[in-house]
Amino acid sequence: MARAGLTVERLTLAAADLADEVGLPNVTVAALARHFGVKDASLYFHLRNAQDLRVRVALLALAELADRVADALAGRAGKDALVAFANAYRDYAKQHPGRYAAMQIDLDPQTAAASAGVRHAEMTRAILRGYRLAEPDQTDAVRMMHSTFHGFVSLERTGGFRHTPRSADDSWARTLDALDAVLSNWPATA
Amino acid sequence: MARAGLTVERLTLAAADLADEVGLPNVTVAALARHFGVKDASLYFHLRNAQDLRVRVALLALAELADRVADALAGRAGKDALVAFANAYRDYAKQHPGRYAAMQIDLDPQTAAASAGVRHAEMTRAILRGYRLAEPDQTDAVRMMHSTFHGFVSLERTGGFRHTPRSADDSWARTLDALDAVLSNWPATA
DNA sequence: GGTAGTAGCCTAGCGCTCCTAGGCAAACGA
DNA sequence: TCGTTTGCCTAGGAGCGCTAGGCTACTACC
Repeated sequence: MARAGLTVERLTLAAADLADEVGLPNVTVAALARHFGVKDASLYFHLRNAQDLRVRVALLALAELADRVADALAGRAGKDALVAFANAYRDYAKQHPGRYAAMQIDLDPQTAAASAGVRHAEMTRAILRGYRLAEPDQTDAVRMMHSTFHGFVSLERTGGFRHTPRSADDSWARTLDALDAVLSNWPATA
Repeated sequence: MARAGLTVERLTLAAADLADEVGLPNVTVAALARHFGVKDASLYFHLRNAQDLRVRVALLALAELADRVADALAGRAGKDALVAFANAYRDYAKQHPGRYAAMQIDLDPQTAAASAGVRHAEMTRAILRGYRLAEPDQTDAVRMMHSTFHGFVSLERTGGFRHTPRSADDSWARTLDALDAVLSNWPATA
């Protein structure tokens, strides 16, 4: 009986691709086993359980996106950097909906701390250095930025913008203009 | 054999409550049947399938939230209305995480058109009247607003703000300040 | 008030999922 | 060459979604 040569890495990658194709909830241990031509029980030699698999996909996605964002940010600053970050984020989410969905899994604190999420946080703050915001405004701005990106991408994906003819690309560009404007002119505390 | 007196309305309401308790993915036909002390097959007399159940929860949640937002907006305008809308939205999401998750289901166009989502859109545009934005800026602003709210609430719920000590409430208040500022001073098209 | 029709719930059963226990064979190091 | 480990197997239990078909409580109508 020839061995399939399974590894956690190959399983995670295949699961991520499968998630992009059929959606994260349809990434089952059984489907993944079928893809490799083995029995589902065999995968439990490499994975703790189905949730473990999804968390691994999330960590893979976080790392991939962090790499893309890092590339996009190279040599840029100010609004230029903001737009590059935002587009890298949105493009990744569009190209990899399953991976993106996995990224929204609530990781336990120590897993999160060891993930590429830390790099995301650093890069986000790096962008804000161009806008010269002091704490706690900087943290608030990071959260608003992330909220806007994630919210826009999520709503776009679940069809929230379909009711109006205006193109999502155009609204995205203007939203980034608005975000740049408010970061440049952050309101004073009331 | 006494009848349980099931109706689609009772099932939907119980499913919504169950979703808030144990999370939307754990709202199964079987669990709902147990709650009413009947067999799971019996529910298929009232429901087409499991997805149908979740869509009904989504429609219920949209209607409930629209009612709350309408109450919150009564007699308010400008930033006052913006903050009232935002807080009604966030409070609902916090009190009803399962219902809120259901709201993110991608409804088919005609279901969406017949849902309370239409009222949401109207109320959002009503708020923006206070900021005097012409099309297509108004649509872009609606989308940015909704993105910010949804993004913030989602990230807060999946633990995205846990890594920094700054309280989410404070960031929320400042994010609304920023949103009000940028709506009041919407950037001109480049 | 009897009865036909329908509404409401049932049992039985299939296929899928996740996961455990225990077995056997291929690959590898001594 | 011969254990030992690694990798995949079979078998099986429990939960879930859903269908087919049956029985019973209620309702409406004559």
